[in-house]
Amino acid sequence: MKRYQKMSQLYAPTLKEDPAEAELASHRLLLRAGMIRKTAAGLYSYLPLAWRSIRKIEAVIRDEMEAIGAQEMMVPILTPAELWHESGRWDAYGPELMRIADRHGREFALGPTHEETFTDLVKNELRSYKQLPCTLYQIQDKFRDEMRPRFGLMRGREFIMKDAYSFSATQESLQECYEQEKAAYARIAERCGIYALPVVADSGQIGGDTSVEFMALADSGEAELVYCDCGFAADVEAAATKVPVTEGPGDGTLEKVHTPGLGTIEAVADFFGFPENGTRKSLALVAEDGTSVVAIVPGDHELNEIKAGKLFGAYHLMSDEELELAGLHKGFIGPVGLPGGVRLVCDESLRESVSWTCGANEVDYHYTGARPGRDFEVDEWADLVSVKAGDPCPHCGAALKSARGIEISQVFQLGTKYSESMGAIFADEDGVERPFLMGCYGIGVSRTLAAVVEQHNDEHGICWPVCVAPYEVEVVPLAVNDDVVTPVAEKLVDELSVADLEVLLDDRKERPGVKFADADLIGIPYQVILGKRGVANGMAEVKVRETGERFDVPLDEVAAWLSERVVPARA
RNA sequence: CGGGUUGUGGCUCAGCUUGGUAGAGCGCUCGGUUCGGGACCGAGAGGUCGCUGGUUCAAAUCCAGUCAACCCGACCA
Repeated sequence: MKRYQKMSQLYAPTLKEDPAEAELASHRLLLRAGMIRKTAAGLYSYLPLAWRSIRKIEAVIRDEMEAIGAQEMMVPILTPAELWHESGRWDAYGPELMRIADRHGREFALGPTHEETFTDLVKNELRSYKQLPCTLYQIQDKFRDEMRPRFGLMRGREFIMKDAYSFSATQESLQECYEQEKAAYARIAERCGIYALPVVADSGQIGGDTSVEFMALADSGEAELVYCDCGFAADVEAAATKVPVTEGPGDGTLEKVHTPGLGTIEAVADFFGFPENGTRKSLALVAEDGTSVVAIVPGDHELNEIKAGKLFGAYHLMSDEELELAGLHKGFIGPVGLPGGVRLVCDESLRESVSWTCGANEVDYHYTGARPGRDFEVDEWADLVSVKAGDPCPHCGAALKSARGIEISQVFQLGTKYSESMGAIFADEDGVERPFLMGCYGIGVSRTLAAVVEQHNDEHGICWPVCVAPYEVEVVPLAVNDDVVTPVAEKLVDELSVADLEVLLDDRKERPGVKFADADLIGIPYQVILGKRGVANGMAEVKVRETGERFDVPLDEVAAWLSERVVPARA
């Protein structure tokens, strides 16, 4: 079928200058390329080019879902409050849940996710283990009343999400569904041209792999993570970690050492000629409930604010006045001889360590050889420390690298959390009624689009990978209404569309510079440039957007030349 | 919700301190010259200066309130 889009009629208003509101590459470039427009804070309209890319991402998702037997369907965006009351999330979800009332005063929520809806749906229809497992999914707009929408498509109040829910009879079956989705998610990211790492999202108390987030690596990402070539990756904020520690100087007996003016880890380590890792960093803070706490971590690591927050609530580090009041001395705080009423919480990493170098709770003095249980009592051992680049990988021991990432998708084993509270049960082989074992699996579709742009752009604009590009080829005749070039361009776009390539034709009466600039900005992967000289010699110039490579190709070979490259690159 | 900043043609911004009735560049329209990396000349169109109130003979400008947006932080199944 002969089909192509003329740029003169394309609704893609490009901008020459960066919009003031956008900082992130994806936000800036999607706006500039005329692909999205802001309707209100956190609410974006997808213009034709962006929508084509969105549909391609969705096509990849559908293909992978079909491959694992998940079934697409659709539930209402508007969800009745009763469902949320049943699961307890009407209150638990908090202000992020967008609520609305109808004319009768009945309450509803705009779905931020649909565990309740799907669970409620299947609980009357899936009655037997013979019908399980069953995985259902939809692709739909989701709503979250973000406290602070930002970064364009990255964090919106309305966004496109694919959400899937699996219902299983047994843990083994749930595990299988989960693994299948996880594998599909890895393929989806890859097929969309995204370099993403699966990150264990909650390796916490339960242990094991019950939730994984896929992080698209990007400096602009909101999440900080560490990863290793062996495949291990962890969110710095969430990862439970133990870091290696070394023992301090001395023979293990407690010794008080005069350390005048040495109030920093660096100075103390220097003084003893020991690595910072051999010292212990003591931080005094006030927990949300008003308790004074001294938290101790290895000297070369930082207290993780997220973990500390979970432990101490809305805590703060003690001010100078508070330190004085508590009888503590900045720079010389330590576990030995703490004033009464101060709780001592130490990082798990230090549990086996028997010779601490730490503050002596006396100005200008430190202890060496301090030993927990002998010289002081620890009130609580807890995971407090932030993992950092260079720490050994818990799997293979190699040095971890750090990076930032965009969370594009997440898979989660829910177990019976929703099925139990909502009474979603089935009959097992023995006729015993059991709650479903559920999994849920989400992909931020619009965020994925932004992530692609974050990973594929340069100073001139976007460089779409073929698989999600709005069009595959842009034909750029440098002269229009030209006796020679125009007929050649028209013939060429016909050939390309017959060859089943997706073609954009820049038929605008613009100067070459304008066309080149827009072509690079919009970022169609292949540009076919038709200049007078080239055409006169029967040649076209093909430019590969991402690499900048240019090829002179005979006009009658262009379609074949492009098909050869484009078709295999399709997702 | 705290901190910071900003609202002036479609876009980027100047003007505000020191009130006198609105400007530039880009974009758009028309005519002409150009034509392989965001051209040039000429002629145009387009703005209740976020909103409300106040001060004043007079407010984009000063004052008060309010709304919105952006950035940092807190929050984030």
